[in-house]
Amino acid sequence: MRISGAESVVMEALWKRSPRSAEDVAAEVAGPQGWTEATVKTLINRLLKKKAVEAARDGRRYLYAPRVSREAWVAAESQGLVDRLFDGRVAPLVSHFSKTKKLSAQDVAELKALIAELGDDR
Amino acid sequence: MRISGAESVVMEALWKRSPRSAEDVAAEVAGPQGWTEATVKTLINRLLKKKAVEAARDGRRYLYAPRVSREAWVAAESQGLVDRLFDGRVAPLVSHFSKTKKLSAQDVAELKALIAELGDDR
DNA sequence: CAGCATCGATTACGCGCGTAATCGTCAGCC
DNA sequence: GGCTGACGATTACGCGCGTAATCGATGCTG
Repeated sequence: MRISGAESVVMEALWKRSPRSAEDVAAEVAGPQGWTEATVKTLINRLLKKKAVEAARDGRRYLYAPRVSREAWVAAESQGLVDRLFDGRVAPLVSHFSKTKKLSAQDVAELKALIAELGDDR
Repeated sequence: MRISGAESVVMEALWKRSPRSAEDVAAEVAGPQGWTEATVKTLINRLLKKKAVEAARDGRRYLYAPRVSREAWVAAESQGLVDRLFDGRVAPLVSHFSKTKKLSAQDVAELKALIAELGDDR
């Protein structure tokens, strides 16, 4: 099941720290997003239905935690984009960013290091 | 206005060749997608409404062409993903792919070349 | 023990999307 | 010139999403 845009905001909060109560999550995300606490509750429930988060009773309330790792989610999303836009190959994506000047100096440095490593261990 | 998933399939066809008739586009995409020609017509009309394509009368019919460049679209989509998933930085994205072994030998070679260039001209 | 406050669950509603059938119009053929 | 067929335009409809109010259960408190 797919995690929608609004839902992913809630997931990010849970990935940062979990398990957490709904109130706690709402306190973190509602304000910045301009949501009410009710909206956050709805999102959490949809994520439960999608099995993307799990709930553990804690006395009166529930504490929520991700069932999907951020790694897995990021992998799926990234792969999807690369497949749809760049025919599944990563280099053209980077090339695209380099052409449009969207690579920071830090990016370039990190990429250099990365590529060096790649040259090494394979 | 955002281009949806199904709509982007139509756009890809138009980016490949344009201007083209609706029938022509449908001939290319309907089959593989399992769509009827009617569906393709609807998608074209939505893209017209969104100003993502333009139509020029050709006698009895219209010929359609993109108004949005594939470059611009790809840029927006890629930037969106990098912002949402990698805090706007490209290196972590590549790092992610390298960790999950999703870099082909060709990717690595191309990345090396790219990075070399980057080292050069800036 | 009865109310009240607090949570999660249920219900709501408009909008875009995926998918398509139907309608209306216009051009060409008999 | 009326009919038929080919187009584009309009309408349809269920589903997920964004956004939220309301309901119902449950535990605290006086």
